[in-house]
Amino acid sequence: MGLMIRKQLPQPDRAEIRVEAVLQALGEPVRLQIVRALADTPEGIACGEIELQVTPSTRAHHLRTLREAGVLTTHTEGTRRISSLRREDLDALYPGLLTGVLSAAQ
Amino acid sequence: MGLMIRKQLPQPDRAEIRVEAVLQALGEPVRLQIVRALADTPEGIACGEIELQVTPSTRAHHLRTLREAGVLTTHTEGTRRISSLRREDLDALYPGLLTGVLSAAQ
DNA sequence: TTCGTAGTACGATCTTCATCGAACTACTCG
DNA sequence: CGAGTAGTTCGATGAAGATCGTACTACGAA
Repeated sequence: MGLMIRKQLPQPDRAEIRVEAVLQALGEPVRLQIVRALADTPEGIACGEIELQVTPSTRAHHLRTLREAGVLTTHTEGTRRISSLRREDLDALYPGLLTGVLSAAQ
Repeated sequence: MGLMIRKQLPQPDRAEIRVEAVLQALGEPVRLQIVRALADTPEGIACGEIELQVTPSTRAHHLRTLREAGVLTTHTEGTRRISSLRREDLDALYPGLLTGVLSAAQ
């Protein structure tokens, strides 16, 4: 077992986040499912552990979309990539949005 | 001047509104612009009076999308169609969502 | 009824994007 | 090192959708 290197994947600064991109990212069923899963696990979750009906490459595509929109942050932990919601940033930018979305009946 | 007939255009019941449809509807720049305009005029506004850089037919397309998603309601007033935000329904379903979206810097 | 206005519906076009398989990178373990 | 695992990237494909012009409907005014 070696030293665990944690590296954060590129993502927009809080000031660069655009509401259109966030809404568009959240408006896709698979991505909304990912967001809901992340909301349930504040400590973060590995890509492959989220239950989804899509292939790994589609998974990666959606995670990238969410990351580039500023919805989630991802860091590496060995070979795994742990993602978690950018709740603080989103709440600061759009207070109530995330709560409202997550309160929706599934 | 004859009798003014007010007829409401078909729209989903509150229980039929799906959050994915709402988010997807809000995630398009022109439609978000429409929603912002509606938020500024609670009494409702006619389609043609919203300042947009698109043709009438594109306007109609976006208004239909927003109506079918449950974001706005439209009724006729003579030849004009007045639209307004379904704020009560949206606040009840997703408390905070609309506020959060509208609080975003433009 | 005829004209003008507000807005919609339809069909076409062009772009965006969700999806996948295959090839690839990065890391861990033995 | 080599094998295995986690995940990404690339290119292709097919579907969804944003846009427009044209033709149409509905209503009001003269």
